[in-house]
Amino acid sequence: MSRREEAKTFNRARICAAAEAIIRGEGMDKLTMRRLAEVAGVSLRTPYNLFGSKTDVLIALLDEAGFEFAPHDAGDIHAGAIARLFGGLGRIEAFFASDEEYYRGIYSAIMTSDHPEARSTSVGRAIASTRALMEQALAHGDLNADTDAEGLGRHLAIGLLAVLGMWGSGFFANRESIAQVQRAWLAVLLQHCSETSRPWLAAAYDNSRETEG
Amino acid sequence: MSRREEAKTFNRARICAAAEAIIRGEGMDKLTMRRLAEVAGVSLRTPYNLFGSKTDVLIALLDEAGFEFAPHDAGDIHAGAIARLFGGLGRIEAFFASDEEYYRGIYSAIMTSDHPEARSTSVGRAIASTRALMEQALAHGDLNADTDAEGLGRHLAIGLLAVLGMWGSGFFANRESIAQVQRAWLAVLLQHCSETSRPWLAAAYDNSRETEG
DNA sequence: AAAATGATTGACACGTGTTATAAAATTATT
DNA sequence: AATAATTTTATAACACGTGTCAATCATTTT
Repeated sequence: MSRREEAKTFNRARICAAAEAIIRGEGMDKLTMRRLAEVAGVSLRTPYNLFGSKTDVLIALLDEAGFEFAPHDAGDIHAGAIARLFGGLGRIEAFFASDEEYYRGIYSAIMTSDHPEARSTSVGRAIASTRALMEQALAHGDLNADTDAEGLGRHLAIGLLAVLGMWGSGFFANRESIAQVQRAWLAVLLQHCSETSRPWLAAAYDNSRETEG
Repeated sequence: MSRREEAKTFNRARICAAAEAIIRGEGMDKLTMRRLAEVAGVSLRTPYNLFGSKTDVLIALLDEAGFEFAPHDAGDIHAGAIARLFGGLGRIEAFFASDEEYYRGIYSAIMTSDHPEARSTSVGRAIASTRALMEQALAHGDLNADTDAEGLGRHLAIGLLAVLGMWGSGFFANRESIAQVQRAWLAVLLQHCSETSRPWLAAAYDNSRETEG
């Protein structure tokens, strides 16, 4: 990496650190581009050069923290696809729960920004992930043979993203939102599962009903 | 009504009409408070006096068009509560479908605004409505006796609002969004229905699976 | 070392939602 | 009719995200 790229990387890191410090110390509504530049010790234009927009800075914050929308690589690789689906959901829950107020502010700001490409990439990744899992589950015999795995995966992803959007609005806690997704996912999967996976799903549904609300 | 109130009502109507004309004729992004005041023939301050904020103007537009978030009063009053639940969903679909681009712009602007009270009232009304329907369904024997009608109603309302929020983002068509809600609702209801309502729900689920996507 | 390249800076500007202030107009009250 | 109360108007201003553009600085290439 050339020294120019090193300097850019360093500045990027400084800006991310400053953004995090402002959000944590002064609140999301104090995170303005002018204040960000001031705290980062950089000119007002530099965050635009390095990130593109305020929304892109926030996306970088989430990326840097290790957030991944695609849950397909979570959990034991030897576990079944359905188990990994819920494992990924648990990973999302744990991530947001590790600092709920902080991440909620960031997530909400990204989702309510007028940069639709941010949402569009989230949607695409989530759909690809759940679709792949459902195709694996179908191939492995965990779903009825006549299941439309692509349509089912799409349905699951939209359900997840939709509820996460509501979580960002602040009316529901992280735990409640995840329970909502779990319940909806389990109910739909129960309509398509094979007999091998039905007992686990049915038991999980009864459990999720109590966790929710 | 005093003459003062009459004048206010008249001005409110003028402002709403101007807002609709701007959105329809020039697009949502041309709806600025300055342009709105200009077209309405009113000062910049007046919309703030009469509505409170730009978001409140948009909410008034939806109200004026007859939009109701509570689906509980839709459909045949003699039909069962579950049928009325889906009747209300159909009413929402028909309302938005009557001018999808127009209403999507308004809905999206309301939901992405930084006035959380707009979302909060939607949430409250929708939950109250679906909860009431589920309590009626339980009392009428359409749900298993051990069903938590309140929790179920809440679950249904959140599912609806969450998907409508995604619809507002513009990635899904109205029809697809409603189909998503239908499928999710049916799947969950199938976990709690009594034997009397199961056949109808099961058939509807199979149907919704094809409509979606 | 000199020239070329690329990033950062600074000062400014635009349009936005919203608010402040004071004057003018309209309505209600006596 | 005169006065008081309230609403609208006009104008300016604020903070915001974002953009322009020349100047400057550091780095890379010759």
